[in-house]
Amino acid sequence: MRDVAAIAGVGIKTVSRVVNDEPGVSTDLRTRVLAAIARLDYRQDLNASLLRRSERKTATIGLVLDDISNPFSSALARSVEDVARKRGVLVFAGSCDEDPSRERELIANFQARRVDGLMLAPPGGAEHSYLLSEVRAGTALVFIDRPGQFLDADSVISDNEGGARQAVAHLAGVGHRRIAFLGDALAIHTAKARLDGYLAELTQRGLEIDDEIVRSGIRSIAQAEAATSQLLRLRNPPTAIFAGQNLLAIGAVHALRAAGLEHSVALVGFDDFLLADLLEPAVTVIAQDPAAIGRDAADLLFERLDGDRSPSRHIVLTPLLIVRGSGEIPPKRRLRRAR
Amino acid sequence: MRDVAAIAGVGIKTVSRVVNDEPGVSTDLRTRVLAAIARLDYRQDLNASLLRRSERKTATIGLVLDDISNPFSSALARSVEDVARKRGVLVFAGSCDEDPSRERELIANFQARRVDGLMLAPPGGAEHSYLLSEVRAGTALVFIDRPGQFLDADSVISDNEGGARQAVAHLAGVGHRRIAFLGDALAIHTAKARLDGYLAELTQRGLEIDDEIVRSGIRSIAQAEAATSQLLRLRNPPTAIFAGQNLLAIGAVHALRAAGLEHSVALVGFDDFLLADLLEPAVTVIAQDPAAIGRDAADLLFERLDGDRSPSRHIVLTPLLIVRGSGEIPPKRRLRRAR
DNA sequence: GTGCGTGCTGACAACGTTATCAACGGGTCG
DNA sequence: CGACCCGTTGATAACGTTGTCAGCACGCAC
Repeated sequence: MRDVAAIAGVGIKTVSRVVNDEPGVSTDLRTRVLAAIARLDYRQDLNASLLRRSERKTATIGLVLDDISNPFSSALARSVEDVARKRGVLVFAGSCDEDPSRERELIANFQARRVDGLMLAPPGGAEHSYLLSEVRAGTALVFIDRPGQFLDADSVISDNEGGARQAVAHLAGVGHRRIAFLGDALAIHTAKARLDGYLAELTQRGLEIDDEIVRSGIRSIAQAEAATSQLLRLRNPPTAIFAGQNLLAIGAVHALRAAGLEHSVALVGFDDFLLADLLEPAVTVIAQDPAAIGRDAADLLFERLDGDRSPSRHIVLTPLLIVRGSGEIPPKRRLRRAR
Repeated sequence: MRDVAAIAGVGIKTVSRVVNDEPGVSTDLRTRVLAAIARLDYRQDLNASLLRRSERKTATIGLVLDDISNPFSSALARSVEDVARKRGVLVFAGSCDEDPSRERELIANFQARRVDGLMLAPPGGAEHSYLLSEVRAGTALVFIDRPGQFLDADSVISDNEGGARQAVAHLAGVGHRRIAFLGDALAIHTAKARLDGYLAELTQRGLEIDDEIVRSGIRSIAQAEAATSQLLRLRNPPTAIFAGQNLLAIGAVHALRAAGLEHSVALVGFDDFLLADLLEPAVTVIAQDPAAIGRDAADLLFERLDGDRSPSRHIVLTPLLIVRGSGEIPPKRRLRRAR
């Protein structure tokens, strides 16, 4: 910048004014400065600029996801990026793999760079009171997909319990009375909420809850496949399966195929996934809208950054049942007789 | 920092030393400083710190992808993040949607934040001589998935032409002589390379090239489906299809299903995708390894940042044929007779 | 002619940090 | 006993930028 000023024969402040498009620079000087900038290929150092500016904003936000390579997460990240881009804000993205210590590490790194806002999909077991001082200090914070623990902040999440109830209600409506549950670790809020919805709907309908066919803590496609195979080998196997997450539904499909039961045992998944419609049978799902979650959360975040100080808001998105076939398979007679 | 120094009753330089774990601070003072830091909940401002430091590094890199929500891109982003995390480096991720102006906008934003390095999957039609001054100024640069234009820099890409040849060779090996091609816009380097491979392999085998069944510029699942439907309705339809990208293969599957021809017309896709193995028939693909691309590229980038000034390196990864069924469907007798 | 407003301009301090270097105290060696 | 060295310590400048403010030139009203 000093060099630019020297070449243009002006003071550095005038260069600053030109760079920031401030008024009050004569056309003559402006032209000379622009020429010097072009000649030296000068680029403003935004970090230094923001350091000095009065309202200390870095025009960056931090996004903590479970795993950016998961389709749900990456769709969400994309919609956040789109909202941020419109405001010239850049996004730091990080994956924490359900590990609370990684969450803290990432957030510490974000804070060290003085991000203006944080969007956080908290891993299971995380606890967020440590963020209180940051929030007080002015960092905007929105929880996405899952609520925060011990900290009141904006959030955008799906109605996981309601979605699970929809799934169970749909299967029960087809005639199923013995519906298995596959879920992720219960420390993860969404997994717990979906289990709760499953149990609540069974209870309301007066259906028996059998711990033998309620499986939690399943963390991968392979584990879901193994758990499903076990379920199918039970003396009194379920006639339907509710898989509480996209990867688990895929694992269940694998197991059903292997057992040749994909047209005999009903399946409803939580989260839509690409190609669910092309499987045989096509997979009925409770679909969330990850792009909408990201968009709403980013909108909320930027409203806070624009000065909104109203009480925290909690947006709840209703997931949508998509009927495709696998969830409409009726219970087998053989199995009904077996009761 | 001044406050911390005041409370601990030391100079700010001593606080700086403690924060950066520099040697030469007595245990007594160190304890007092740490106590003051804890009391004030002080956090170092990395931007200010890096501004002053001698080797001007921001410990951030910029990653430009086509679309982070594409599974290929997000897997790549994840592996880049993992390498970066080990070095305490944060990743700015951005999607440019095959738009060169967005590429430049993103990179300008990254540069303004003084990222240490850039990883770039260039959109079709982009031109990179404008990056020369940045590279000269010390910014590390690696092209991923696609080479840069008019700029010599490190790159990590798959052997797209070879992969396409493998696909065609595989189909020809099963007996196909009339193989259609579906590809993305030719401005995109990978799409062009795959078409070249397709044409080269056909030529080498003495198979006829029929423009009627060579379709480029296909940009979505829906367009791929429409194009495939058209191909199938030709008077002399292809007996096999080579789809030059994951989304295009999925579109082709849709069309084949709709026509009831999924067990009659062979299909090989480029890029593996989740559930390809569960479709009926399962889809044979030429699989790239996006995680390996990201990892190798990040390794390369960090070696440059560590001072490697050797001539630019170009890593080429060989894609892998995964045989699953759809690519092994033999040509129909009916069609053979039709010749 | 004087006073005053207005539009431009740049010198200087400051943002939060680290690099440089001088100063201090205490020990060792000749 | 003095010279010297070494481990600590903090005052100060500097990183690249913007906020503040004073100064200058000009034009206009009285």
